[in-house]
Amino acid sequence: MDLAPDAFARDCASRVVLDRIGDRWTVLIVVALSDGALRFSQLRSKIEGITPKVLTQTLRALERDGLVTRTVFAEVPPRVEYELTDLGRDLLAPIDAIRVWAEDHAARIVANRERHDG
Amino acid sequence: MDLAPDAFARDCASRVVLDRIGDRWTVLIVVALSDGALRFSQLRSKIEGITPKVLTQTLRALERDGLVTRTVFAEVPPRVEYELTDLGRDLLAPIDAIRVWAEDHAARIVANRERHDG
DNA sequence: CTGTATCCCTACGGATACTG
DNA sequence: CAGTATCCGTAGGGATACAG
Repeated sequence: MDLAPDAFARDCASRVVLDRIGDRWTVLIVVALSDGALRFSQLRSKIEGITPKVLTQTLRALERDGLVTRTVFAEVPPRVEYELTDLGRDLLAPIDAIRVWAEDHAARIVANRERHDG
Repeated sequence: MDLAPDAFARDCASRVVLDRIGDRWTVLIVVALSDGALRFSQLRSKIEGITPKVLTQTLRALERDGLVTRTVFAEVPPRVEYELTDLGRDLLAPIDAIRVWAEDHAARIVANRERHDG
């Protein structure tokens, strides 16, 4: 597999990425924005079950990492749009890699889990 | 990017995988085992900072998912070896995909983070 | 050697209500 | 509309000590 030594030490680059996409909501938001910018309320309804507080938190984290931009329009009623940056769009590639692998293997994992439990 | 609709709904296959590799220790253990079986104490010293309790917990979860096997040898002193299954070795592929992407992009994320904070 | 048992503690997610 | 403010409960990680 040719993994570099200490490839996954606690503070390495991969941890930065894993800590982000390991988050429960981040991937959902990034995928939701993959077709273009969305407003806060649009994200909220598109991502079922997320509370406004958690949506804000996650969006702030994505903004901080430069994966999402936040644009405020000086209008009444207020309008705020969130959009993936180039870096954010790049993130769709590894996300998709995981999705593909998951679709091929997750069933086996779940089956193992049920056999082990039952 | 051609992502399937609802590709990352909360209970989908990808969540199963992300919940596992998003775990702080799972990836470290899987990578540590990539060169072959290791004993409990070997894992413990190879993975700096992990407590025995958490190591056991994580290994049990990996065993449950069929990613790792646990072999007890009837010896004194006791010897237990952990080894990746075929499925566990398959997991190295998406892990490596993330590692590659991370090495290409994590520096930018960290830089964005520092600029945003500072 | 290979784990358990216990205790602590806090970080995080969710619910709810409220504001500019 | 786009968030904040509060409160809460709990799961989970870490430290430490102990057991088979």
